[in-house]
Amino acid sequence: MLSVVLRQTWACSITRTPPHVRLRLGPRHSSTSTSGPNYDLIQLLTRYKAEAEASDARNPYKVRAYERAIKVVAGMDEPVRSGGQVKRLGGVGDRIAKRIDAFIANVSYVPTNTTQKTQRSHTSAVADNGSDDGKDEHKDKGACSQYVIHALQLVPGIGRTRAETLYHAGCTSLSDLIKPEFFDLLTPAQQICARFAGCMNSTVTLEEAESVHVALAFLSSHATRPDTSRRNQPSSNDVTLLIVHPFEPALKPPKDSYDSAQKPPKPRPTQFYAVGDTFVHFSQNVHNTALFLDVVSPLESRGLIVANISGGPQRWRGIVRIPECVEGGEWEGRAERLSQIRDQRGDYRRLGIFFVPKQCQGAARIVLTGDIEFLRDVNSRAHRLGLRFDEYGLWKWIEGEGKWEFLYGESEEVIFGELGMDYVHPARRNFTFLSGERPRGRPKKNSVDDQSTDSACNRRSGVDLVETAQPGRRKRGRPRKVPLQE
DNA sequence: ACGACAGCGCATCTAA
DNA sequence: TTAGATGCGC
DNA sequence: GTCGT
Repeated sequence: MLSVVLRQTWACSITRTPPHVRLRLGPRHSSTSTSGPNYDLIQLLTRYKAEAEASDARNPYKVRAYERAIKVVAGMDEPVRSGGQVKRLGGVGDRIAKRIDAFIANVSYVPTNTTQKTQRSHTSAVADNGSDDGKDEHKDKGACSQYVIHALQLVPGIGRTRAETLYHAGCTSLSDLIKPEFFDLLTPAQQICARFAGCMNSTVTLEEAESVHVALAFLSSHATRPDTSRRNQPSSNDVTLLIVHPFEPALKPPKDSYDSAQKPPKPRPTQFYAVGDTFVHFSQNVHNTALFLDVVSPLESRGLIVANISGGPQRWRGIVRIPECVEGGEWEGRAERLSQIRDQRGDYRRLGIFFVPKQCQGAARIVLTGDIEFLRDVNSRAHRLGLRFDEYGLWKWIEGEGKWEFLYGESEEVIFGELGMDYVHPARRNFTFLSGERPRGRPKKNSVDDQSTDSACNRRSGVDLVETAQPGRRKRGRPRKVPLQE
């Protein structure tokens, strides 16, 4: 079974775009962040968030706190009247509530906590066009560095660390990346992405993902069956494929020990993985995985995959060229694709392929389609039930033997059910889906109503999602290597 | 007041 | 060589 | 920054 998963990445975060090129985030079903009743406040919080990100002693949780606050505010359908009002919704605490009050009172906020901060000049914090005057003067350099560092991180595989390294080495733009002095600072995987950065820096559309999906449908002839299910995430940087394979490898239990005991020190054991049904150390045979032989390699020879970024037994990453239609509505043929690739023409995207065993497909879908807030919630529910949830499924801690026992991972519905949740439609598993309804902040102390709201919606959407329910027959045994005919 | 805030795959480095 | 540790990205 | 202990 093969499905295309469009994953939400943080590319949608407002602050990743410098103000002067800020784009709308695309259609929303009700007014919120970009035009809603609290637009200005959200802008302000967004600035605070950017500030927190830029801070040298960066605290990621602080950034997250602002994200939460933004989310909560964006979810409100009337103008915020006080910080306390927001605070009551959960996820927002004293500090941000005070900032909101200051915003409403139209005065500059003075952090209670002694330290730092160039005070905002006395111009109103509202400044609806968002220029923060005085600050910019001496923060100019910082702002610029942040801009560059953000931009560099748009290249998949380049994270904050490498972006900063590059910046400090003097790299000031994406196009600089291919200059030898900077190119050499990249890992091989990053170099590949950098090479394609020019033709893959826009977001993936559903159509593109669909093209890839269609083009890959031939795989159904052996290893997989096509599955048109697709998560309709609004935007993403990657195309992600999930392929359900017929093997039944021994699953690796969660590595950390006992559950609720709150101090599970967790050294990471070395990496072993299953080839067929035997475990080998990761450093051998990386190209002998079924994933590589049966999926990646064929796709390469057919002019779809054009480069490898990383590869293992359960995940592969690389670059795919989006297949195109020629006139007449036909897909371009293999020869055409190969020649396009030779000339570096066409659109390229990073592609991730996840190769998951059948009994884990539901869990894998949840992990691949949920945004981190959603997954955090799922995880904490599992934890409260004395369970563990990961990409394989649900695990139960066996006290006597001191290990995790695999419970179940095949169907999303059942997993949600076990966790006491109603089915959550994939489209609702990400935080861009936050307008309209109620705020979806971190589950509050006892957010009973949160749940009920969810159930109401999900009952509706759950119905048409039979897709995961039809197992269908699949081929048995190890798929043959590259038997494809076009 | 203080610690947690997720956890893991793959690449690469280090040491035996 | 390779088991184990660490870095990095997600 | 926020939350729970």
